[in-house]
Amino acid sequence: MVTIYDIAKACGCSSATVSKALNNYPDVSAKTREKILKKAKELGFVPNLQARALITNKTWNIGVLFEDKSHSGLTHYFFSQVLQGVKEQAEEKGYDITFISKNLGGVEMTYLEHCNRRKIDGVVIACIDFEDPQVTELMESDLPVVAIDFITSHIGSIVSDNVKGLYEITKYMISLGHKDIVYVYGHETHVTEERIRGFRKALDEASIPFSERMLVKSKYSEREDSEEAVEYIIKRGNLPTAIIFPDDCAAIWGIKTLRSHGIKVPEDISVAGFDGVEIGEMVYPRLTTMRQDTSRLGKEASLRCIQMIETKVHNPTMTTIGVELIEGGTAMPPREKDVILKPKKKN
Amino acid sequence: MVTIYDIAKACGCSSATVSKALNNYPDVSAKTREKILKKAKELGFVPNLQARALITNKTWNIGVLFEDKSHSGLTHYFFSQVLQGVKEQAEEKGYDITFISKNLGGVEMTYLEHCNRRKIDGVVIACIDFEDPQVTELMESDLPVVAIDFITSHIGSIVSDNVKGLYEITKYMISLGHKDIVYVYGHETHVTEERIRGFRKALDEASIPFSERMLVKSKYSEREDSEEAVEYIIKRGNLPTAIIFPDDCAAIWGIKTLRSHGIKVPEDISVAGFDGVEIGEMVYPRLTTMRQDTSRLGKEASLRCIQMIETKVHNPTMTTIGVELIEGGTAMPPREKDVILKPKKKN
DNA sequence: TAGAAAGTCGAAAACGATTTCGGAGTTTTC
DNA sequence: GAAAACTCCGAAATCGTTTTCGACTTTCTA
Repeated sequence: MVTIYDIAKACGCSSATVSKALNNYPDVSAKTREKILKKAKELGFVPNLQARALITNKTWNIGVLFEDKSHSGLTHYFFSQVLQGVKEQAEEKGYDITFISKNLGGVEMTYLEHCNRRKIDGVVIACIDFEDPQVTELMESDLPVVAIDFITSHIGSIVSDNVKGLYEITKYMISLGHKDIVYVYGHETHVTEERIRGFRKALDEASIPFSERMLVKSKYSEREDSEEAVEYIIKRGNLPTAIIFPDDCAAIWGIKTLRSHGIKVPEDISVAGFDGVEIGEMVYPRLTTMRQDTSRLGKEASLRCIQMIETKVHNPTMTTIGVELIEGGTAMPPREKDVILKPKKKN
Repeated sequence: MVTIYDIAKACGCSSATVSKALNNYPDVSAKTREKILKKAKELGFVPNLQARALITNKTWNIGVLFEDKSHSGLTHYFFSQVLQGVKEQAEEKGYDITFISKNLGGVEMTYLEHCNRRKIDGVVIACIDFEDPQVTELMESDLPVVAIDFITSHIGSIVSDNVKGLYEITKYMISLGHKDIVYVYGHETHVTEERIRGFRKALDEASIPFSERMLVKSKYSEREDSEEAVEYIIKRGNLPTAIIFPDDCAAIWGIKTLRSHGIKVPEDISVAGFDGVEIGEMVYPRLTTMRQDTSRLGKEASLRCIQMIETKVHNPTMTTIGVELIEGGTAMPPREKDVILKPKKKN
């Protein structure tokens, strides 16, 4: 491997000058700079980032932290899109990304320790249990940290407009004529709180009384949990006319479960998801859902993290990314349950 | 950040001894070793991998190379599962993974150059255009390289049993009574060749004459291309009774296109995919397909790469991973087209 | 034309580890 | 009781960069 010393020797100058020429320092004459650059290319010089990092204390690496306990991390549709965004933006700015884990080669270590070993410049967190003390440790460290869909006082946050998201989709359901709507919520996190706020806001505006029955707990995005939630809704009787799920996969598994009980979607019951990932488009009929701009979520997080790294100011900030209703085919006006409307026809 | 010098000072010994104690060298007494380890933990020492890498020439980093031009890399269902496998196995062995790209911070560079900058220990390649001269350059370099679903004479290969895959699924279609089967193939790569071999083998065994009409070209995994292929099949007339697609997504988009023309699946035409990703299970009815053990594909690639790194012998090897038929609901016996069977009923 | 200012360059220290080799001290061997 | 063998440790070189600071040239200014 060719080093700056090789170039120095070939050019008859010192390694210091080579380094300066390569890094556009002003105190090297145009002539020598040119000679050095030419020689560097000629010899196929590639700078050694390890050596550079050692002295500059910057690795050009940003860490990505996400839940991988379920072994589904990267295959998690929402996350993989976010990650794609993070990666693209990081690359554009010259950073590589590294996955942060708790265990490396059989050695237990905290997330922070992993970052310190690799001298990660900053971290993007997504889809993770923010209650984990190790995550807290990381967020409270000196590292620049940006979280997606989580808000706290001392790091950057990029969030989807969850209040609006659930508000809009609920309003949409109401506009179709639904009054008996259930929101199946996932982890009890900030996101869930926001969504429930949006849900209730829409109900309030339509003067539909809220009841605890309208909220059903499930876990996030796991097939079995979604199925369980639906089973529960069916078992307790008195079916709602619409169900909103916390994510598209949950909605799809939910629909499958409903159908397996002979309940037709959307004829008997309307369903909506949340996320707007591609799978929603693959099922029939196309899933009604709220699209989150996942790629932008990732890109903004990446960008924000890099800003924090480069400006060295770590003030907490929050960026909200808009959401968009996708009118698919899994929601329609509810059946006229009783003959209430018949008298009207008599007129 | 605390260094080995800090530990040395605190223990009244030299940095050399600290290093040795930390790395289990034999020439340090149990007593001092213990003292050093204790102090290291007490001070919260975390080794600096950059510094270590500089001298040992090993970064504990493996690179992952995949196509990201289409901006769909990480969200590509098949790949994300493979990547998950690569990552898990790498982590278990103490390696981090880094995505290799052609462009970093607006600076064009070859894949190999990216690897050299980061001093990547080895590379796993998947889902990529193996014709790319940059990929060739990488494969011909001194780096340990393992490819998934590609075979060449000088690197490690992990491949699914594609011959068997298409053989089995074709045989299955034949066993249902299909004779007029189309295989929609993707990129003309090694994988495609193998699959076509399997396809023809099944036909031969059943004495079904092969015709060029049975092969229809499409691109790999892009929605529009799959739709186009189906449109073509419809337009040219004389529909086959079964279509096998090169991957599950293509199959799902294909089914959507067929249905949009009023063709029922599986009643009018049977369909099968390939890959066995989760989406196949989400659609109705469940997609008939061949499951590839994606996670294992990734894990084996990772493991093989690490072996090459650690043993320093880069002999080309090939590992084949089995596939498994999933009988879904998108394939059934073909309609009895004409009244050929009626005479039988007379009996 | 002398002195100041600007422009170039290089020696050397630093970053944080690993590893070689030899020396000092201790124990074993004959 | 001396030589040989073994234990334990540290000085110093090394990996490939960056960066400071002083020195030397050249150009500018009055």
